[in-house]
Amino acid sequence: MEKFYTIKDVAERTGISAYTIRYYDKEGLLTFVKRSESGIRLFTDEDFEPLYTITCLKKSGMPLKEIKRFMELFMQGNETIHERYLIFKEQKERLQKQIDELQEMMGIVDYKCWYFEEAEKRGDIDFYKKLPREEVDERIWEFGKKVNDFRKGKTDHS
Amino acid sequence: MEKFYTIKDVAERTGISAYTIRYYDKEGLLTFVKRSESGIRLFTDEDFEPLYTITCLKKSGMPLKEIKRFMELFMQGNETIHERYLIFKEQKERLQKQIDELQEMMGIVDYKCWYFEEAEKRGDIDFYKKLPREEVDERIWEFGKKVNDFRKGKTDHS
DNA sequence: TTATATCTTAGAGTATACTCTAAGGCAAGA
DNA sequence: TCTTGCCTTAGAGTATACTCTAAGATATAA
Repeated sequence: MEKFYTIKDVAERTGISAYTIRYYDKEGLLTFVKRSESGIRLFTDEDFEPLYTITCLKKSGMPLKEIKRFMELFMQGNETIHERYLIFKEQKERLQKQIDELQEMMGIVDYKCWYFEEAEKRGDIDFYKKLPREEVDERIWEFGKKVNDFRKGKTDHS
Repeated sequence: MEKFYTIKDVAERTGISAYTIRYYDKEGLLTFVKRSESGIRLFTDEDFEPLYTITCLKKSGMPLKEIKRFMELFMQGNETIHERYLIFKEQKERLQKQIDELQEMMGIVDYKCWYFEEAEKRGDIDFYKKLPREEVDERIWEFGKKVNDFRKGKTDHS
């Protein structure tokens, strides 16, 4: 005898609200979910794998439309293995680009933290402008260079 | 004599559309921009630094409302150095969390790529179910464990 | 002077992803 | 039987961040 989970059970376990689960279903992401005679969603243990895959794809920044496409292929079985592979391969590349960008931003935010600490110590936001050139920290020149590249349109807006 | 840039110049150089620049201005992010007598925005070379900071904060995932708050403090000068430092320090932590999560997703997407390659070779999406227990790759058990934790509600939904 | 180009504003429209409400069905316990 | 509490649906509302349109002002070149 198979065990079924209600939408509320699934919501509690997964942290996805019941509203959101219904919304995903409406959008065609949950085609694998069975229904009772009276139309109630009957989630099984096996359903947690595609649900987990959906949350992972979402966390990796994939829009719902593309996740829907993936779930359609998932329902079609063995013939779609290659296409599903390509989806993950592409997602891997997009994810890497996202990570690279966030890491670059981390560098800048980290610099800003240092800069404001210095400015606070000296009580002046423009402290470096009053220092002799050779006493100005390297990081300030580097940031200035980035701003300059941005001003000149050298920054990549792809 | 000071050189001024029009909104169009700035749009071309920074990759931010003129529409978006006006929108940011309307939202109170560009309080530092001067205007001509007839109301035309006159961007200067110095304006590119806060503009660059805005794009960095945006890329690091900060909502416009908070960027607005930061720009208000920026306009107030030296008294707000400490508060601005705190904003960057907090943003640094949020950014790290984001990077960590994306890196975790990278692990899963990478696993999925491997899995679909295997499934394609064998022409069966459920290939591992037909293998003897000791021949099933370690990564498949690991993924199964994650799905199981997700099903049991052990996954962190913070 | 007139045409073209660029600027301005307010405000409407779009996309994404929820988030909730309203109206109603169904099943189990008091 | 009736109330409670779950489920269903369609559809409206929200938040964020643009994106664009329309109407009109201003500046420059022919």
